[in-house]
Amino acid sequence: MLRVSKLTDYATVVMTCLAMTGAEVTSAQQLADAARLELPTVSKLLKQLAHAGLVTSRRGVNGGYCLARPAEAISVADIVTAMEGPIGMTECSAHAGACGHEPHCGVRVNWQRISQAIRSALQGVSLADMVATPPRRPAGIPLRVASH
Amino acid sequence: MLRVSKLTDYATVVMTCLAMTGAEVTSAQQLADAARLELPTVSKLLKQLAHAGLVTSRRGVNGGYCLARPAEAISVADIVTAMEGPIGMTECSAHAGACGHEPHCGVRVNWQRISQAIRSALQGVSLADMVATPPRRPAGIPLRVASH
DNA sequence: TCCATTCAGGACCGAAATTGTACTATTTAG
DNA sequence: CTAAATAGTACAATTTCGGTCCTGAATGGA
Repeated sequence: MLRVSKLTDYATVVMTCLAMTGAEVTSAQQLADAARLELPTVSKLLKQLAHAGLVTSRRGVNGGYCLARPAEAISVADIVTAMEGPIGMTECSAHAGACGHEPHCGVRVNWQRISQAIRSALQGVSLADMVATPPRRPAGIPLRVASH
Repeated sequence: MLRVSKLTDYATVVMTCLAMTGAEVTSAQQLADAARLELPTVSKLLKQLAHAGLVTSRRGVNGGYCLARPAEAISVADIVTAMEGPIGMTECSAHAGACGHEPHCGVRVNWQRISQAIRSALQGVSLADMVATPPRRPAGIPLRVASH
């Protein structure tokens, strides 16, 4: 179905919550409540996000997480990459030499191009856009693909 | 890693082979040889493609498959949809009501927008583009996302 | 008519990834 | 020193994916 994993989906929700609370640190428990998810799940994905440098953590009492950068500077592509690794539609789009068919594979170049297009689409949406979440928004998020 | 399944990947290769052989019917065995894949695998995905109406089949001696439409009229999106179902990055992008978080989920609308962008990117590449497979192509396949 | 060829439609199994949870260690504020 | 909270790791259950095989139906030729 060509979809991101649930954990990635949850990550966007949690990051959105984090972006909305302002700059103060927020504990995993509070985020779990806000996102209506289980604490262990939220905890798990926050660790991954911290490891990728998208959030910073503070341990100890009154610890928690906050965005490492302004919401405008974090894209959906960043979140997806943090949770799932490099974005590539096929194995050979991300890691060359893993396929064995490459020498006589005419579609490889095109998949790389497609992957790049999708990467661009994901980079074009920032966390700030996600927070805005307009019922209807006139200008729209810049997500149109160039017509041809 | 946000990728299509191997079977989908194989499907694009087989479809490309089919587009290159011209209009005569080609047996699954010939396609398997051309794509360097196992016959059962090729057979399986061709059935799916036939079911989706992308290829037509002829049974019996000298039977085989051929494209149901000109290569220009078949997009990568068609192939992905045939193999994996509707393109949606999250569960709620494809089927509403399956999530339970929808009432208080601010990111849903944005995921739908992102999914649409990816759908467009995949629709922008036809099988004819895949066949062209240029070592380097000046104009390039129309895959740029509108800058903003 | 009979037979070889080739697709149609399932059924099946093993491998791998995903999900969700749990447990222990480490850090920090008071 | 203690309670709060993250870091890191491990694990079982579930689901999906990849690949194979088998039986049935259609087609063309001997």
